[in-house]
Amino acid sequence: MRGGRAGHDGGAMKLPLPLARWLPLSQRLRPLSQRLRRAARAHFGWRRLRPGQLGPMRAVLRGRDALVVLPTGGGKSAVYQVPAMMLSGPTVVISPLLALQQDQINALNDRPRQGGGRAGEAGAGAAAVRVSSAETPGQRSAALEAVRKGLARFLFITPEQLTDPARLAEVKALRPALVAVDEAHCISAWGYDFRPDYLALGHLIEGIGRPPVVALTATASPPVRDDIVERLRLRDPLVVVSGLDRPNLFLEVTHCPDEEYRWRRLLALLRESASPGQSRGTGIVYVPTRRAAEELGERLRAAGFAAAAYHGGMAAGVRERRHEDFLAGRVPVMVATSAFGMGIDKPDIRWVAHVALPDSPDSYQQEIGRAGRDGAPARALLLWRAEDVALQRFFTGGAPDETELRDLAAVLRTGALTRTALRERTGLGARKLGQLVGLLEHVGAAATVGQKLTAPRYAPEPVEAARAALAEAERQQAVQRSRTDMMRAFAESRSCRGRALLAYFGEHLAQPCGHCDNCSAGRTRPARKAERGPFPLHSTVRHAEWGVGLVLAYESDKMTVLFDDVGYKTLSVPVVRAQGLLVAETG
DNA sequence: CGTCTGTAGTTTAAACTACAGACGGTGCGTTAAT
Repeated sequence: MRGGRAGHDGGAMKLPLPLARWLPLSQRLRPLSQRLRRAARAHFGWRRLRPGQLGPMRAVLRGRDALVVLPTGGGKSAVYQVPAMMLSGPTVVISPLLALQQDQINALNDRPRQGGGRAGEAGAGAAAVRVSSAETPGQRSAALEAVRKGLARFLFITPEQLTDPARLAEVKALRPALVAVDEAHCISAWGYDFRPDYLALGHLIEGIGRPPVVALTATASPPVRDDIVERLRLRDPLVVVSGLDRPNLFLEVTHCPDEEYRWRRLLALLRESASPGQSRGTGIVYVPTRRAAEELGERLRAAGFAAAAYHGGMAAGVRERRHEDFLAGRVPVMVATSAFGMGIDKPDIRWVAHVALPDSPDSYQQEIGRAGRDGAPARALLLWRAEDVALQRFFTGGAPDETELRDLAAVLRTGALTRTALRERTGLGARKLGQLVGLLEHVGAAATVGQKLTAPRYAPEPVEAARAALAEAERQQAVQRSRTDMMRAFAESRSCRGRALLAYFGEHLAQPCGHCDNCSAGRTRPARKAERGPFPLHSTVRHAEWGVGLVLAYESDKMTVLFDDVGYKTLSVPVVRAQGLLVAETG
């Protein structure tokens, strides 16, 4: 990580005592935890804070960055909201979806005033505003003005907004005291090809004055965490991972030889959940395509279920209405693509079914995590076919064109150009250009200067840049393919699924989870000493061909290693021992 | 990479096979036409 914490504390030329700005003097006399609990109660009515919340709250108040992995419903928002109430400057919340922002803004603004809000407590309560394409220019100015005057404490914004230099300067002028990056896994999931501005977030946050940053997500495997830390340029962040195991969530997997079998298994699940006492069986069916969402929704309605479809191709108004119908319980069964997810704030979802193989355990954990947030029993049923893998292979995409990379690298060396100008010069589409630029940035052949792109002074020659960028793209795709491989391995596993899922996230469960089909069938048993294998968990090893990797798990006679260059690999422990495939990497 | 759809070509003429080509997820923002 660049510069350690020096940039933050050392950048104190203008602010000899940074803490003094973030914490009014009167608040610095009591222990932090006590003041945090007091603020949580006074402003939000929350009676207690969990360790997974308190630790990062204390960190950000002391000026340290934090990365928080907490399950949906685990009180992630509190991690930035409570400290925000104690800081003397506003908090900028970077959040990916406008609908999600609106929900959070409403929640903050509708909140009944707690504790009377004593005068002199750094302005008004927790009012939140936002700046986005949904506001008129007048509304945007008014929102910024409200923050400037201290009438609003939270400013919600997207990464895309911050790429406008004028907007960036306006936000910087507000002198934010904290930046919260919500749904931070989007950096990794979307940054590379879908919403490239996510990759520039570290740079953009520096542009608004670089206060402490807290990144929040419900799921983050080790490479995703690394991505978040690197891309946000977090400095020695406190990393807190908790609650990945969900004991009230029963994990089941069924291999389906054909579509008809899959349909019958889904019907069986719906009939069981619709039985009395099952909260009318509210659930989500995840499908891989928009068309499947429409067709399966229709088929379920024909079979007598109150089902609706949801996907990204529907009109915004329809999506909004269906979302509300689901939250209100008017539509108990939602058949959806991955578009239906973030921001579903419904505690009593009783089941999540996958009529597909998700692209990764990351997505799977995120999607099943929406069930059973109330703590009552819930089911996660994966109905998969080997044919499902093909679609994920397609979504992973192919290798970029080396010639296009080389030509783009050459154009960048001619001077600074806007993206629009680059598209005209190269004939590339916006998405493809963003993808190629991202790769060239990664290999040092492109850099952002203001709103323009150019080649840095010591950029590699175009031929070399294209070669390196292509290698990086292939590395990313290999990692993504390996995630799909791990998802399939999870589906085919005959041992404890809870343990397998946690191991993927780098967590070790000593006992079988006790809440999966394999545990119920008595197929799992506690890990034996022998399974600990030749290298300690989370130690670094080297493979002659695959390079450096992290030991994630031992399971019966297999071990899982996460390699930087090729992603997740499962190896046979006896073979590793006999042939010396791995050596411990020191330093 | 697999599935679906349309079309051409076959063969006891209304249905069959073979094959080519399209399609497949996630959302910010902006803009032009009503």
